Amino acid sequence: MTKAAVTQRILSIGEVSRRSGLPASTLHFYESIGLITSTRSAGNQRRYSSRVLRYLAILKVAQRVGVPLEDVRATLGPFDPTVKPSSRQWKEAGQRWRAHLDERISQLQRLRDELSGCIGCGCLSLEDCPLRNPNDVMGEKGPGAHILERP
Amino acid sequence: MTKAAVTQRILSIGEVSRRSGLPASTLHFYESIGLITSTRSAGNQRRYSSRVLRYLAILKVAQRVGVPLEDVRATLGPFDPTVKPSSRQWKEAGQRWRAHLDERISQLQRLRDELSGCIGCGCLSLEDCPLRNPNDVMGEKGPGAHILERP
DNA sequence: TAAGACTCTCAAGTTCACTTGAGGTGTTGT
DNA sequence: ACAACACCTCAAGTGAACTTGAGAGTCTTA
Repeated sequence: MTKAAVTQRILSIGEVSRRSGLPASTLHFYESIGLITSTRSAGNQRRYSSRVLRYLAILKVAQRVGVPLEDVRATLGPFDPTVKPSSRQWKEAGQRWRAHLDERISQLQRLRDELSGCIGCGCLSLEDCPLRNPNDVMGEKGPGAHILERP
Repeated sequence: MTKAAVTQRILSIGEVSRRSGLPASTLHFYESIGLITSTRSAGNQRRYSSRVLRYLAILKVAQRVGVPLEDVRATLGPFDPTVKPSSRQWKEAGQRWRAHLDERISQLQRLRDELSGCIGCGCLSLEDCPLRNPNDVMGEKGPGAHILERP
């Protein structure tokens, strides 16, 4: 058996579903929005290159990073079974996503610190929290109650 | 001027909107799902206790932590301008959200590490990545392409 | 060759968190 | 008093990411 015969195994939607962990309906959906492609059997059933599994894995990474599908398509282009994403392309995407991720992580860490401080002093429930400009003192104008809010 | 007169200032929806940074339509929406409440002026316009600003601030924190509105309501109860959340209640919510936050942060960190490794080796684009069980070697059965997938 | 498993196409439904719009009323400043 | 602006309700729309269902056709395997 040739290498190609194995690396390029042809998969039914059920197999892709099982191996990717995504329901067939999701694969239909992804195809409908042009994210993945398939060829068809004589009887019009979808046939996938096994390469799609890698693509779906990348997709899942992106989603966990919070990257919307639209951005994935913009970054990687729609899946094409005949073209494997270039190393450069993947590196770029990965780096962008990583930046995205770093940003999110530090946002959340900032938030956690603020939250911890506030749990400590109960500032959100007490009128006289030292970390707040309590409303009684707040001016009549300008936005208030924003202490925890910078995104 | 009494203290109550200041801490319990009555606000129009426009003021709440300006000071909370949320559009009036969102305040309508929050009210429609029972998350906040208001009294009405003689002419049926909403009048808010300034306390609502704090509640909305908590809400925003929760959202940034990824807590859905439904859970906020479940945790804090719907906003009641006559009752301020008890210190204990806020502490509990805060702790729960903090745990949630910690969990998410470490998830994302794990993901970042995986991603970094993969960017380094280009494993998602190369057939022979040392971090993957490449498909050519993978068995015929069992899910594949899951290396990066544990949530 | 036939039962049973698998897959197909549409269309419509779901959840979350809002936003938009139309048509009408209330409030405030001069 | 009246313009200008703020608000009201209710219905429908948005968008992301899917899921569900009906009804029909395809593939596999004993």
